[in-house]
Amino acid sequence: MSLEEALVGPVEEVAPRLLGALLSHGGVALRVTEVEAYAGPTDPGSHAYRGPTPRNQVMFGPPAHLYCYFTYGMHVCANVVCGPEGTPSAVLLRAGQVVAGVDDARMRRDGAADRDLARGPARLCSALGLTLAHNGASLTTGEVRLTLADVAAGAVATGPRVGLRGAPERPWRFWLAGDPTVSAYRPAKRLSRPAKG
DNA sequence: CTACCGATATTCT
DNA sequence: GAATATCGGTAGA
Repeated sequence: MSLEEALVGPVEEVAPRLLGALLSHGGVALRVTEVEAYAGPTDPGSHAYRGPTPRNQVMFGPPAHLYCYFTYGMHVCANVVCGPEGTPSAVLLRAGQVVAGVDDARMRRDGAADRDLARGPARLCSALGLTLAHNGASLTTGEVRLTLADVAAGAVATGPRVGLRGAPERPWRFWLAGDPTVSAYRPAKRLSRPAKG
């Protein structure tokens, strides 16, 4: 089965298929250990919930491409666009275990501990060297590659997505149970404080 | 381990 | 102006 075929379907079914997959770029390869699913118009947590914008247009394109976006003023996060084309759904790559190019990853991550190299979506991009320049990049024909792998059915755990306050009840976060590279729990950001003076 | 806080661009109101 | 798919540093249990 081709990668494109594996990525077409309900995003909450596609997302766990990415666990265990190998993602490589810039001399670093990692095994995906944690993902989150984001659907289109029906999912308030998705960037595509309110329709296309310059930022999310890649989500509306063909599957097996990267959707990279800039967030919180300083971080890049990467998603795998899922199909079919025209249906905006994507899977956020939240964490991975570096399995090749560990020295390169450590350099990019300023000497972080091995298990922290890609423990979080922005850290994962940093470890791999992914930037906004990779937004829309193919995962089958370019320098960023994704190869699926089978994982035992019982190894997958699910729970609520991280960092969302709008759609907390969809348990669309998937990770490999017990893996030390899965990102730590963080509560949704507190309510805003008054403007500073 | 949990919790709080600041930095800071893009998007929406 | 306010919210946001975050992270690193610091504080406390």
